Amino acid sequence: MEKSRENVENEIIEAATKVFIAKGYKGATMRHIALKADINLAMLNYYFRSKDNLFDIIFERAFEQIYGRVFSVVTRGNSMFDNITEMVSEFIDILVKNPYLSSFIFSEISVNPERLTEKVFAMFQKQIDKEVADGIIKPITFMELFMDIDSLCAFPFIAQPMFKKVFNISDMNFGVLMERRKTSITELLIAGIRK
Amino acid sequence: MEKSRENVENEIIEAATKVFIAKGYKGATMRHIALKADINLAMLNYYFRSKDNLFDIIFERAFEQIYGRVFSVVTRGNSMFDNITEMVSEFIDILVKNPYLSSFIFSEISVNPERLTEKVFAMFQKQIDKEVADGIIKPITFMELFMDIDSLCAFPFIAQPMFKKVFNISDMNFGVLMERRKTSITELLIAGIRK
DNA sequence: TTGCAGTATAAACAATTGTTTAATACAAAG
DNA sequence: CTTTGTATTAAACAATTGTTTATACTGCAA
Repeated sequence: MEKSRENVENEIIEAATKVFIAKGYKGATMRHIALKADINLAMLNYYFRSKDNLFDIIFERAFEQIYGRVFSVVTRGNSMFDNITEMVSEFIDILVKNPYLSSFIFSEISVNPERLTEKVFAMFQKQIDKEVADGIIKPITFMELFMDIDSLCAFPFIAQPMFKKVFNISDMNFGVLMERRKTSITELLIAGIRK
Repeated sequence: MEKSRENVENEIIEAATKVFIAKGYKGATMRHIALKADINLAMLNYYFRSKDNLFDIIFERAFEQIYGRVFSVVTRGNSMFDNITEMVSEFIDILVKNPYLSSFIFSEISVNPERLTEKVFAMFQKQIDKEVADGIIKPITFMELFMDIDSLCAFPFIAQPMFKKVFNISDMNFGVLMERRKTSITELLIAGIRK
């Protein structure tokens, strides 16, 4: 029965994604995932062999969900201004929809750097090489620009719980705040380049 | 013997800090900490009652190590330019010396937001209230500025393993890179304000 | 129907976890 | 020396963990 198998696998991945992102690799338990997926514990190993293997799949997806998209924008627009504007917008859109993605990714990388597989970071290299080879941008400039964009877009979500508490922001308002911040971040970046 | 007791406590804290920062709360084990402190396992509970309690102490120290200092700078200089320059410099100095502090703090907060105790964030409130009451700065402006500074200074360290791999940076060079980045970050922030 | 392969379940397993206990060492005070 | 309170130890404890096993169910082909 092909259909039911696929359903089970999807339900496991869906549940595992939620639990892993909320609790981290060490904090998540197979029993918690099984419960959330409404499935027998042994099925997790039956379909995905091991916790580690299951996690790798979820981690890779999470990583791709952010960095797989953001860079596809780089050369889409006409001016540098357009490109940056679109990149920031896309970046924040993704994170508003998945507010804990960044935190999850960097927490896990920090505790276990080996998660950064070749396959995962090949995603970057391809894009960087393309930009640089085309002479569009210098390597160092690209790194600096990327650091700035990534910092300004992703960090507020990583420090989200702190900002919420310190500045008394509700869950709902945080999304609005970041939406509004798209323009201020873009302006900041442009002003920096023009310098 | 008063002196020896204090020594043991310090050695435990020192070891626990290293292990917790490297592995996170869930990833760290009492046996690992005991081994690193070269001390009997039971001593950990004897001196610090529980893993949770020991962690709280280390976490609070880590938090204070960053945010306890950074804000003391805000009104030290003469111009806004001076203040920002000093804040960025201080911020990055701390993180160059303790490259994994930010990652540790925000990972743990994200998985367990209750770690943000009243005491911990009172640190902020006091400073913010002071600035705002003095009419030096508007609340919203302060938040935006703080987000920018914190993002640009802290995030590169959080994403450190990724940046190192993607841009082929050695351990040593990363410190140099961030040192050099002090000026570009400051310039970016100033350019944004002048807009 | 029978047999078979894939799927599902409950139970068990061994390892690791934080914590406690019972016994001992030791130094200072009486 | 004896007593007393603190410090230290090795061992045990109970709970939780990822994983496996032995068994049963299910739907389809022969």
